[in-house]
Amino acid sequence: MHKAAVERNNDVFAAQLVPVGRETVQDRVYSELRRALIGGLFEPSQVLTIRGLADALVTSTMPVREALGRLITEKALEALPNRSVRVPPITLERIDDLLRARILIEGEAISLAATRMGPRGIATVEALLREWDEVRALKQKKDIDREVTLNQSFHFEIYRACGSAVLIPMIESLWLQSGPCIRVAIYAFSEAGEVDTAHYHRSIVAALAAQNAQAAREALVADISRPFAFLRDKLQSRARTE
Amino acid sequence: MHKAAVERNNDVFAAQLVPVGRETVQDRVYSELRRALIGGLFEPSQVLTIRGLADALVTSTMPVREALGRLITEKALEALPNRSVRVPPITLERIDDLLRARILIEGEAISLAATRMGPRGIATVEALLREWDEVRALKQKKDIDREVTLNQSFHFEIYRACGSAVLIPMIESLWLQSGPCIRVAIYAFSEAGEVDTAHYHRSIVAALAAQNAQAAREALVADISRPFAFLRDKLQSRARTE
DNA sequence: TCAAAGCAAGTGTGATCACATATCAAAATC
DNA sequence: GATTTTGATATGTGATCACACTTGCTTTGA
Repeated sequence: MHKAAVERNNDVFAAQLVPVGRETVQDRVYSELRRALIGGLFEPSQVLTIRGLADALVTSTMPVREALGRLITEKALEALPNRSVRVPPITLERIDDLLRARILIEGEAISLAATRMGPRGIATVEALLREWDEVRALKQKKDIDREVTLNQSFHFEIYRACGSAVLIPMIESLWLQSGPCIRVAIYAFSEAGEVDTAHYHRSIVAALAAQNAQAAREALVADISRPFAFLRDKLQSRARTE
Repeated sequence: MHKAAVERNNDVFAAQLVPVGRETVQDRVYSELRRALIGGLFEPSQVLTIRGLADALVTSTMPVREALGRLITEKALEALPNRSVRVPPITLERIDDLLRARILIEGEAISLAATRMGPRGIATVEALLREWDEVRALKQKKDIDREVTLNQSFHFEIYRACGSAVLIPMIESLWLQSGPCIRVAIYAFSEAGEVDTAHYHRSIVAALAAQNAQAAREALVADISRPFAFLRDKLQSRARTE
């Protein structure tokens, strides 16, 4: 490295313990948008503009347009023929389609994980379960964002154990696509008095601890089907009344 | 629309029959790179540079960098910590990983297609089969590119019938990822005197015509497993001799 | 009063520039 | 002679500009 370059910008803040692979603005924007999408912070059918997001994220348009392009290829966003981009709208077909894909792929992932997850992995997800209980214990205010995050950590901690560098990105893409739908479902749960999600998660952990792949898959399918089924009913009844 | 704008660039070539949704340079570059990747025109581990591709495709760096970013999110390319990008290298684990995912997802897709593909769809894929035979009939020169393209058309014509807007992009992503591997396998076939691929394809069509989902799935699995198994053996024997 | 033309603000796309970093070979130092 | 330093070139990243297209509102004319 040039000595001049070192002197010019070797400020202590940038010189962290990561010698290579620094974080670019583009990556930051991409992660930010991903989090927002998975967390359901955007409404379905909401239109996003490059300059608007750039202002909100305090950068130029460059990193935003690249991040949007990437999200479009993942089907997390949708490019309209006008060249404007929006969050994909919810339809009955799309809900069923997404659920089927998630059952197929996440089911396979958890089957693999059931045989490959060691005691350490089990302990980790059990810790997440306890943390969940703590959050729910002080349920004075429903901290939906926190629950969404914990749910995500729980699932991906398991999927990570399947050891597939191909399946996991696909699951991430599926979560990205179902994020906006799920958010709607969660609000619906809040209105309708929700069933205990933790119960399903405990079944999953029990099956994993017993290395019972089939039971783990069935418990997982029940867990991810529930919000979809709820959302499906809601959409159908809305369609009937209109 | 501004009259001035109309006068300035309403040239007859641009004014095609597509009123909206014109093709951008970025889309062209992206498709071009996709084709090259699926066709296996890039070597595994090959490093790609933005400016190099921009020169080759006769544009500026702008469209190329966006296309590369999209391909990286699809795992069709790989971002090194140096921020340079390359075609992912082939490893034994990756081959098995890709094959498992393809069996899972393409198997599901063809199962759905078996019940939903009408006589018209069957006729289309049969036509592709005949075209394939014609190409193979004049086998004086092995037109590998043509065969790769026909193979791709055959498979995706079937998958399209499954009617899933979620599964099909995932399959495209899988093909993108296995493209470079497959190319290696095809060359290996050429060296070793290949088995007749058309035979497997005929089994698939027969099963589809009979609406036998299970048989279709099995025939498909045999079809896509073959090059992977071949490549796997090749890699293993190479590892042993080293 | 209503519809068509015109205009202005907003938006996506592509090109170019500036800069920090990466890479690699030549030169200098031990 | 081996290792380090130094410099030149190449490359990715982010910002900005120019331009074409879209959109919505205003103005104009029947």
